[in-house]
Amino acid sequence: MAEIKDALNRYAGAENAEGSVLREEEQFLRDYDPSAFEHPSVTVDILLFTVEERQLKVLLVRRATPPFKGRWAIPGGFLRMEESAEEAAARRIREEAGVEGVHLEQLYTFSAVDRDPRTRVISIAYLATVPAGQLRFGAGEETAEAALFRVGIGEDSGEGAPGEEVSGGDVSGENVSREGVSGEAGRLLLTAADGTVLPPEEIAFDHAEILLTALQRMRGKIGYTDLAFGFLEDPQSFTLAELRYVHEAILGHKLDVGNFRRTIKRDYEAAGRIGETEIGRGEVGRPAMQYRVIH
Amino acid sequence: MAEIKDALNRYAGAENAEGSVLREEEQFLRDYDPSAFEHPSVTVDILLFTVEERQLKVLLVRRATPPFKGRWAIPGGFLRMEESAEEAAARRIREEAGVEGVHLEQLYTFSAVDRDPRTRVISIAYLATVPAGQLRFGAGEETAEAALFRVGIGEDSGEGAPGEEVSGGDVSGENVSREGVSGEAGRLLLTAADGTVLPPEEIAFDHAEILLTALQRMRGKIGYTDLAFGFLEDPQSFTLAELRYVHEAILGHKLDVGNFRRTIKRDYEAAGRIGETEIGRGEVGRPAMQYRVIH
DNA sequence: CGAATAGTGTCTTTTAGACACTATAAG
DNA sequence: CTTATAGTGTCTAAAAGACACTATTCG
Repeated sequence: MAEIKDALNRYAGAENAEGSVLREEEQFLRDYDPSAFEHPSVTVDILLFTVEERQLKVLLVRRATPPFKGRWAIPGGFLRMEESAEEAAARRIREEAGVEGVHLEQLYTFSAVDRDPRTRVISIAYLATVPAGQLRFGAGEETAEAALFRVGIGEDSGEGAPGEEVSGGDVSGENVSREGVSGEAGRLLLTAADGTVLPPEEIAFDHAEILLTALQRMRGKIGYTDLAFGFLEDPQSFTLAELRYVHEAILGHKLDVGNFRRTIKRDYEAAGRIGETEIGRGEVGRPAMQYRVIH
Repeated sequence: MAEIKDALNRYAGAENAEGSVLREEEQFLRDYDPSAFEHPSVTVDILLFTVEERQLKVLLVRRATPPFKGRWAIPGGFLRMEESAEEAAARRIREEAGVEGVHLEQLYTFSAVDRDPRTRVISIAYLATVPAGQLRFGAGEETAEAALFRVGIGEDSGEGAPGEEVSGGDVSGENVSREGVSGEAGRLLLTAADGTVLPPEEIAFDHAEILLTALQRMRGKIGYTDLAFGFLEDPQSFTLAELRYVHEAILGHKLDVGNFRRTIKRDYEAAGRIGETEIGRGEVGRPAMQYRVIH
C-alpha cells in the first residue's frame, strides 16, 4: 500500500501548470492518499417499514444520549471498511430486528454539513420492507428503546387505535384529490402504539425529512414495482386481499376491490410475476385463492 | 493508526452477547470519535448531460493515470469537509464546465468495496442538466481531455453523424415496444464526436453502469417532471418544438407533434408551469409561439 | 337466514396513440 | 408554386375509476 501512495504523490508533483481538466486529475490523485485528508464519517440509516394490522409502520429507536437525547431516531450505524453500504444496511437490520434477506433499496444520501452537531456525517439511507411477523426487536425486557410507529401524511386520519380498520371515512374508493405533479402537501404523522402522536419536531436530526422522503418514494413506486411483496408474511402463499391491504396501508386510503384485482392480474399475473396456487381454507367468509410470488 | 485499530478490535471482541438495541447506541457513540476509525473517501461524480444538435450527450474525461489510464470516466472530485455533496457537485461543475446554477439532482450512491482498486471510495453520483450553449470545457487548446459523447441505449440507432435527424427509421411516432415493467434491455451506447463508438468496456471503473442508471432515470422522469427545462438554452424563451427535441433526445425516439403539444399544454401550461409569451420571428417556416418557464 | 369475506361485470371518463389535416412564413 | 416549420382536429384503443352485482363460507 505504501508504494502505491508514493507513486500517486510522485504523479501529483509532476503534472502541474495545466488546463483545468488536467488540474482536476492531479488533485484527484493527490486526494487519493487516504491519510492526507480528513474524511467524513459514513453511516447507513435504516428506514425499516412493516405492515402490521393493515397499517404502515416504521421502526424508530429512542436516543439514549445527547444530542437529541430521548428523541426518536431512525436506526443506523457506521459503515465498515470491508463492507458495502448495502451490506452494512443488511447487517444493521439483522442486528436491530433479527431479520435476514429482506428487500432493501437505497433511498437517498444526506450530506448537509451541519446535520449532526458533533462531526461531519454522510448518511446513506436505505428503505427496508419487512413482514411484521418476522420482526424481533427486544420486545418486553427493556423499557421500549425501539418501537414501531404508524406512519402517515398530514390530514388523512386521526384514528390511531390499533386493530381497527384502515380508514374511518372515505370508504367509497380511490377518489383522492390528485394535486399538481408531485403533490401530497401534508406533513409527516407518526403515531405510537398507545395512540400518541409524535410531532415531527420530536424526531432527532433531519430524520423527519428522511421519513417523509421514504414514504413519498414508496407511494410513488408501489403501483409499478414489486415493493408490496416485501411486506407479505409468506410470499409463497398470500391472497389478493392481503396484497391489497399492503397497498392500502402504504397509500393511506382504501382501494376499489375490482379495479385492484384487474390491474394486479393484468400487470403481475399476466406477466408471470405472481401465480395462483390453490384455494385456501377460510376462517370467516368465502375462502380466497392463494397466490405466490414467482422467481 | 495501528493502535487505534487494535483498540477497535478489542472493543469488537468485548461487545458480544448484548441486547441488540442498547449495543447499537453504545457503538454509535464510540464510533463518533472522528479519528477512531479509518473512514472511506467520499467523492461526488458528475453526470453532466446536455442536448446538442438534438442529441443527448454526456461529458466524460480521459484518465491521465492508472488505473484505467487513457480510458474515459465520469468527472468527479473529492468532497471537502466544509461542503455538502450538492455543493461539491456544483463546484465541480463550475470548475469542469464553467457553468453555474444548473439543475442538479442526486442519482445514486455507489459503495462497492472494490470499485476503486486503490482505496475505499464512496461515490455520490449527481445528474446535471446543462444547456449546450453554456458549456465551457477547455475546448481547442489541449488534445481533448474532456469531451461530449452522444448517449443512447443498445439497438436504437447506428447513425452517429452529428447534425442529423434524431433517428433514421422509426419516423412514424412513439410506437416503441413496451417491455414488462422496468424494461429497456439494451446496453449503453456512447458515440464520440467523430462517430467512434466507445464500448462499455472502455469506460473506467463502474462508470458505464452509472451512466446507464442515469439514462434510465432520465427516461423515466422526463414525462412528469421539470427535467427537460434544464436543457433549454433560454428557459424564458423557447418553443414547444425545442422542448420536444429535448424529450426526443432523452427518449431516443421521435414523438408525435400533436400528442406532445396536448400533454404539455395539459400538464404544464394548464398547471401554470409554463406560459406563452409572444410569437417569435421565424427563419424558415411558420414562426412559433414562444414559451417561458414560470417560477 | 345474516354477516363476512371473495370475486365478477359493466358503464363512464380519462388518457394515449395514430394520423390527417390546416396555417404561416421564405424564396 | 415548393419547402419548411408550426399548429389543430379527430378517430380509436387502452387504462382508470365508480359501483352494483354474484359467490361461498360460518354459525
